[in-house]
Amino acid sequence: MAEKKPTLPTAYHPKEAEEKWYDYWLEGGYFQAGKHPEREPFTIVIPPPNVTGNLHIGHALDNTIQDILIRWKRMEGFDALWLPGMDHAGIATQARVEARLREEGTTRHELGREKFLEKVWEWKEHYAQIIRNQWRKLGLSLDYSRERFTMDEGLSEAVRQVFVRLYQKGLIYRGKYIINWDPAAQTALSDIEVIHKEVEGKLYHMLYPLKDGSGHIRVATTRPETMLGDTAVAVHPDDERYRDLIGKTVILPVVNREIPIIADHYVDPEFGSGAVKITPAHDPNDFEMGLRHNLPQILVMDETGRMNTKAGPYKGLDRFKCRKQIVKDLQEAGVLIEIENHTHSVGHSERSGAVVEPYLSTQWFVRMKPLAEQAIRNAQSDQGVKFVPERFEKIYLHWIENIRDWCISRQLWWGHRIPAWYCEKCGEVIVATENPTECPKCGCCDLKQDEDVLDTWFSSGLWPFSTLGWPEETESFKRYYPTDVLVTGYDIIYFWVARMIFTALEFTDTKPFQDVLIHGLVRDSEGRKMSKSLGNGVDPMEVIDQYGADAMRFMLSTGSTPGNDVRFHWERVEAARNFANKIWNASRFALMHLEGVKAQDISLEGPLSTADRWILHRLNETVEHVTSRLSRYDLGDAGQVLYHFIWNELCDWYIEFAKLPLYGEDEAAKQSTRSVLAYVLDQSLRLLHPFMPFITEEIWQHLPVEGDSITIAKWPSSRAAFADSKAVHDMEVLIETIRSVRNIRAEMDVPPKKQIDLLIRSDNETLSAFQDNEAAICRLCGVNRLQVGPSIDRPDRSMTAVVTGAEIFLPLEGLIDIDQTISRLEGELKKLDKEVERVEKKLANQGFIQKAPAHIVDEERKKGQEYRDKREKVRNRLKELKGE
RNA sequence: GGACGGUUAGCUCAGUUGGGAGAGCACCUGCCUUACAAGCAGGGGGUCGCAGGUUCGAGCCCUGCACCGUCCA
Repeated sequence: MAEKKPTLPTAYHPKEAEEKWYDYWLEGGYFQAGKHPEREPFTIVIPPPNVTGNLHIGHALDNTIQDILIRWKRMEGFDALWLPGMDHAGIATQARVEARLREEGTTRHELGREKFLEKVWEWKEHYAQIIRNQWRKLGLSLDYSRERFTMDEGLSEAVRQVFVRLYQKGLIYRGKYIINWDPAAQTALSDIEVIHKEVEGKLYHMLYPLKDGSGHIRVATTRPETMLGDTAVAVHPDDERYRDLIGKTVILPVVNREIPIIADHYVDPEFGSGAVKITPAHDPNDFEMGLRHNLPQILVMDETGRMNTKAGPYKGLDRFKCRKQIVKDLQEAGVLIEIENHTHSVGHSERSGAVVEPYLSTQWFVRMKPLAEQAIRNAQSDQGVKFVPERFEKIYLHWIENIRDWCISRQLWWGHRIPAWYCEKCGEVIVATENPTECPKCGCCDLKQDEDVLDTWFSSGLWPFSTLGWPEETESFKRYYPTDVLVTGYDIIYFWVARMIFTALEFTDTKPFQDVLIHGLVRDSEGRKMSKSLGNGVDPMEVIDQYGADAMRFMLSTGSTPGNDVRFHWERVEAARNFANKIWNASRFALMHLEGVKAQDISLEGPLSTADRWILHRLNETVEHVTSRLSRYDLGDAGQVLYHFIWNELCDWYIEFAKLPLYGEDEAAKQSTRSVLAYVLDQSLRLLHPFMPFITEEIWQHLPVEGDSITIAKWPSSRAAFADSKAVHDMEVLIETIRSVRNIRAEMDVPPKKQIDLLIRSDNETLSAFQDNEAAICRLCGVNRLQVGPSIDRPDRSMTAVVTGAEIFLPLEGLIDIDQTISRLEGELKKLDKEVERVEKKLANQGFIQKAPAHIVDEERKKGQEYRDKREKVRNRLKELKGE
């Protein structure tokens, strides 16, 4: 039990509170799942951040959303598990470590595989610690006892199992195909790791001479250097222009190789000259055509993107330098006859940014069709994963419906080694979960494991179940799987979400999560994507340092709607910080008046004031509203409703009303006000806790409440006894009245401290609201003499205003400005005329009366009556004023 | 080329079965009022991108168009 102090210091210091309470939570073990086996589990697995470096503001958004959900569910009484972990991030991490090595004047090849991996593991440990510390700063309620890493022993075992089972099922194969090659990272990539960008390039038109000397055939290409690997020229079989040339031979310029002219339906006669050069080793379409026509595949580049020996005189040149050189040479030879500007799409590596080279290479692939079909069937059934917002399901489905085989081997060292071995003697391929010692075919013991590792996403695709112990049928797996909700950005739906779904369906026979909550990106204040090159990134740690974690969390979570991007504005963080401070000061006020009050002293039974009953009613509605919005993942709306309730209702009105009894002499009233204040504050803090965990704990620990921590306090529920429509009506009238008086005072330049008289003539219905709250009205309007009654006479020379159910008079001797009063009332009259006209027009419409729902019509009638009443009073006042 | 998202107050954005246009920030005026100047009180500000349609009634539903953005090919 934390020590409970009666009062708070005058200013809120986020840093101290954050450190203190995070330690307290960890010591109390509040984030550890499994302590209450009788409770229903609720599970989220964190999208594992890469161990490449620090968390960015996008992680802060993603993690805050999850923390809000998990803290809410924990308070609702679930056995809440939020499982932390990190991703080894093959290419990215290896690239970072290699860059470090370069600075140190060495390379991974000099170090050797084993030594290099030791370095990477050191790197990983270093950054894992940084990331854990950042999670702590964000206030995340993660169960650290279950932290996982994609290259843990258990997760690696899962990877092997999946690989082997897919292989045995014929869903993994090895073969020589055109893949996307990243010459900078020197590895193969999958299709989605290639970013297509529109680039202004050139289209080069060349003439290939016919061997028989009868002329030329014209071809065009954007990559002239690939001509060195051409093994044919293709035309459409029905193309009249070239019919006679099919079967003839052309001489490939520069290299002087003879290649055939072939016919293939794939060629588009409309594009360019209608004849295309075919390079089977450097273009996916040419590759397919090459297979159909048995063409040789000539690879003219090496892994670094430089021309190889097959490129003859260009050997050793970088591909782009070679392009320049070959263009020059071809021009001189008169072969290159035209260079046209041409905008086309060029693939770039998602990681290194290098231009991706379509490249013939032997790689491992996952056969996607059967897996995709399973996923599509699941999506079409009522067992499908629910996407929030829904539209992302279409995006996911479209991708999975058009999916191609997945290249999973990477020419890296950092990652899961492919569990395949090759027999040096007979060439047999052995795929196994356990390292084999001899070849099952020939018995030879000289086996060599595949050098390559798997795509990082191959292991992250197993994350929801591998982290819970799969393939073992562990207790955790049985209890917490499938998980409840996955929270992630729309940018990794294909990379990650889709892959988790189809692997889960294949290996666990169920979807990996019930719901997927998709959020957008955090952009800079101008809407640009944050990037290192622009230098417009915002470091979440800096935000926390300046404004506190609660402020940042509140800003991020309430600033967006599901699926949409959020712009980062420092002013909005500041506004959130101000909100925290508002709560802080309201709580200071409350605690000043709660000295000596204990939890058991709190009773809501006593006679309650209008304001008491009103705030309890509003609390009820707020509880319902916040809870229902959270359950729909509408965190932004939930947060804003809370903001409004706490600031504009609890602070602006309730506390102001409460000051009267709290500073007064009536002990009974004082006691009940204290109880209501303590209760409403306690409940409000609970509702706010998922959004602002630190400040709510700090304050809550000072309140007269039972319990060790707000993190495990019970989530509020609405109480039927608090429903009180009379209190709502009365309070609305009081607020309207007080505002009217303040408004007149401001308009008449009555000094704030000057006490004035006020008379209220009220209908019987509303009379009690005024009578019961005379002291409050006086206090909040600066009134020293107040008269309330059904038949109050209007004093001469007084300002007047009309409110719902009442007329108010302010005798302001010496201050009266008749003209100003008249113009104000005339403005009011104009507004009311418009309203009455609008309502009457609506009610005169037979269509509306007949077709609109009865309660809507009734409401309109009621409104119309109110407007007419009010208008009548305004008219009378004006008549009197003008008659004077 | 296909699909999706956006267009609402000066700025950033809410607006959920279609039923009297909202918030925060910014702006103007007055206040150190015994929780809070990171505050309090009062105030101004919008033909909801354009054009049609459905409906008693459209910011919301339908069609077309314009501009901005994203994804896919």
